[in-house]
Amino acid sequence: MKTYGQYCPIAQAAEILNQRWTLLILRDLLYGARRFNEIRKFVPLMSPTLLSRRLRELEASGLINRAKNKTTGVIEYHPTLAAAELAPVIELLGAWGQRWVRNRLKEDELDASMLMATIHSLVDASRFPPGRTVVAILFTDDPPLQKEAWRLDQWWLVVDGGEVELCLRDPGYEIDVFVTTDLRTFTRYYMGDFAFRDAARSGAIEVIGPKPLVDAFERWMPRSHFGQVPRPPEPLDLQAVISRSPAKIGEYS
Amino acid sequence: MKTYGQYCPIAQAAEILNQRWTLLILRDLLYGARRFNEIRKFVPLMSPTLLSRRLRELEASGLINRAKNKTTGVIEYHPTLAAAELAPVIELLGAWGQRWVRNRLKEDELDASMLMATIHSLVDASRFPPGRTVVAILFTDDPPLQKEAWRLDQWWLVVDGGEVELCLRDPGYEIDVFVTTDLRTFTRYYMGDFAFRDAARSGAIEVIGPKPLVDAFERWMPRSHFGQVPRPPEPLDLQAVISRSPAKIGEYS
DNA sequence: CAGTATCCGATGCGATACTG
DNA sequence: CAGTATCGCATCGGATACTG
Repeated sequence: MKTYGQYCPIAQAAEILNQRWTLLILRDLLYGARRFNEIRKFVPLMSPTLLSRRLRELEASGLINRAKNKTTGVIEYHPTLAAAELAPVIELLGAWGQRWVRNRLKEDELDASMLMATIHSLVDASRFPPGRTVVAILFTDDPPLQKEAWRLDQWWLVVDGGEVELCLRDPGYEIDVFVTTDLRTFTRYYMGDFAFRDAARSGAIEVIGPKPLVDAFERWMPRSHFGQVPRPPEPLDLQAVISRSPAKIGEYS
Repeated sequence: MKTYGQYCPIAQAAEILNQRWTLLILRDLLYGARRFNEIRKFVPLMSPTLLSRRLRELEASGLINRAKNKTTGVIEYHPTLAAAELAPVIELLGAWGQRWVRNRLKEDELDASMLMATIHSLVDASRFPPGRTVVAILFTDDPPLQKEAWRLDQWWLVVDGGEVELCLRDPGYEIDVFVTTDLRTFTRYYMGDFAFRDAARSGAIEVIGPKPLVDAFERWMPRSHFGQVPRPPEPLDLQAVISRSPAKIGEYS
């Protein structure tokens, strides 16, 4: 890795953060990921070798601490205060990307697995009624979504006792809510590019189930928090973005 | 350039900005650079081929516009509104680098030419008395600073009629202010790591000349504006950093 | 589960020279 | 001044397989 040979702190920061995948690893740590394979879930296209190397580099740069959990004996990576202070930068960067980067949602880049994994990680069990709730999601794309032998057009979200599970095979429970849509629509819903009300009215999304759950769809079916970022030419409220930063300074070592 | 294959706007933004040199080019544009060779001065280690390519990429991404100046006929690169909105992000990134990146000022990375070029670009002629002012800077490093046949231990700043010139050879004018120091000290002064008062008291910097100019040294001898960023553990005032962003939205196309 | 070892191919990027 | 053309190497990182 060559340096920029500059004193400028912007250049110095960039030398660390411009490394491929590094910013995404930090994002995941700041969103709460702690373990190796936990991080991997959010950077599935990254090889484990490289993730391992990046983690060591980040440790050397003072951005994370590697430690064995005293109780579980498991190895965990903890962001340091230096990393925590990157949270507003990363958040602002994401808001900028949401506003200005236009190459999103090219058809051939839609990816049901990635989308569902993201949604799974964001589901808030406390927004569901007590007991078990099963949500079935059916993608109507034609040709049907699949990857090799796997069909990717049927998914089940099982919310039970504060736990959330994502399944590709029918878990066998009675289904409470049926969601029928296509991948593009659902991705746009997630990204904040398509309001649920509009999508439902046009028939692009169909949700069937108990009225309270259907009515509250947007409350429990997660969306990217960047969906709230106004698109140009509306002005961006910097303070609002920053104060939404996920990392709470104080939990860090 | 491979993508990250993610919807996350952070990843999308990173795909553009993580490109080597790209962030520094944007920094220079947001600081006011407009012409090819003007930008080059701030990224001297970058090959012109690569700069050319990056500029085209930035144009394709909608971050800059390339246009021929109607009056001068010269080609200029103008940041767009999208680029202008990156200013707070870049500024925050720089503040973070100033606070947390510790590999600065390694002896073998000190570079008189880079430092003097930066200072030259930051000198504000309006802070000098009317007429011509000549500042001589003498580096006392041992062995003497030099690069190949060039000696880099004597510099002249000539401020005259709103223009500022930097010379490596005696311009022949009468010298108003003599600054004697060593490269490490002067770099630390520039970076905000060494207050002028302390440096002068310890003898690390000696300034000789008319009392008004000597007393006002810190007012006319530029320093990195990141020098004001508090070091940890003092808390960082995000709003102060952001509101200091160089780019004024509105000048952009 | 949490990584390492090894290999190898693409390509990013630097160096140099050249041009309207 | 404002770039382009060409070359070639280093290295980054992806793929695959393996391990305590």
